[in-house]
Amino acid sequence: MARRSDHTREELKDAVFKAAWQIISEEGFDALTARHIAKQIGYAPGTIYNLYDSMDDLYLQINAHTLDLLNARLSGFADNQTKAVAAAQMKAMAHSYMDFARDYRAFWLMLFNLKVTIHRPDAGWYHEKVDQLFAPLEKLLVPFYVQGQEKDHKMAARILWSSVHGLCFLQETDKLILMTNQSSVSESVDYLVETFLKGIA
Amino acid sequence: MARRSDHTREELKDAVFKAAWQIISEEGFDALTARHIAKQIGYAPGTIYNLYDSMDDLYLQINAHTLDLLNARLSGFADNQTKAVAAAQMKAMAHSYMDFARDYRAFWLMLFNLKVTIHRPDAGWYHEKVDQLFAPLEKLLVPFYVQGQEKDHKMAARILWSSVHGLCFLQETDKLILMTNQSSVSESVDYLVETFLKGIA
DNA sequence: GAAAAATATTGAACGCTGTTCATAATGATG
DNA sequence: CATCATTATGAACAGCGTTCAATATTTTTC
Repeated sequence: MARRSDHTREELKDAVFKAAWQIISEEGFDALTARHIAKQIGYAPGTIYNLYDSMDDLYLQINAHTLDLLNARLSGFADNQTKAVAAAQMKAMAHSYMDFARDYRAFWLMLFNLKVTIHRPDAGWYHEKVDQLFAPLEKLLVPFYVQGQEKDHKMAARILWSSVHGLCFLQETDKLILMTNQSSVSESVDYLVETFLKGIA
Repeated sequence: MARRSDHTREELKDAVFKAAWQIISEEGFDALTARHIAKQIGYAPGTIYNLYDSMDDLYLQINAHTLDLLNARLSGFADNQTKAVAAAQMKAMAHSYMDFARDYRAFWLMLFNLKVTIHRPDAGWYHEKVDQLFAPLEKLLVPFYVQGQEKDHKMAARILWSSVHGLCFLQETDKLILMTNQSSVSESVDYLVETFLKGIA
């Protein structure tokens, strides 16, 4: 039996998390099993359940961390600019999202995996993280809306965000063969942002 | 042992399909298991594997049928109209898609379920069905593009389709809390279509 | 220091999954 | 009736998440 004074409870919980992250990273989400994690950290499967309520609970923690990484990447685009600069920033942001999807493919896919259920009464903090996703885009959209258009402004941020995600998701999961040889996804994203912004103005 | 002359091989295959469809319809995708289907049709689990290569194969057939239903619903919108009429038709089409997602929720979700893999060398026919999805929208977009813009025209259809789907998917799966109390998804879809078309013109 | 209480870890066990395949039942043919 | 091909079977395999009585370890009490 593993010695329990080798580490605090939190250290062990973190070890489980890190092992899980590594497994997903190297072998994909399907390879993430309780027994696999246990083997990796040299503990019995049951130990994981002393630290996490369930595998779903662990999934949620991993998604939370992924959202933190994504939020970090999407923030830092210069706001309070002219429309032209803001438009360029939005394109850059969209590409940044696509890059993230590639860099953290398995984790990004997990965010939208239906098996990973987040319908938990105590997961308000999770939805707050999700809400943060819109803030950077909302800031960039400021020059396109005047006072009294707050509702449209907010809606536009969510629509444009969802649209870029929709393109990215269908492409990356091969659910739709979206693009012909002639046009790439990044071209499409640019066209989407351009057209949408032109439609606002 | 079930009598094999009660039905042809095709009839039995269809019975499996219908049982699967009913299970998904009534109990959701997670309830769809080989043993469950077998019980429903009064056969042993192994029988299913005489008719379908694997459960994944069955999933693919079900998705194919869902795509047929979806394609049927998205076709029939009047094309060759003025821009204004075409725009209205596009909104109607988008709402039609949203309605379909609600009416066939479990099946529609299956289309985008990552567990249901379609990376099969022999599934060209499947991707053809997927490609058909764009045709109706492409027709409606005809008045917005002149000769020589075929590439943009094709791209626009895919972008708008993906965007509407993105909105619909994130909303329906509760992955994003997209909408505030003040605005609904249908409102957003209308705004998306309007703005995008305005951006083209 | 010894005994008792509290805590952490274990791993077999449960019920489930998709899938396989030797065996048995059935239908068709000669 | 006997032979043969086809079809149906269901136990078996390896895996899954999860539970929980039993065991090992640490802490507290006396």
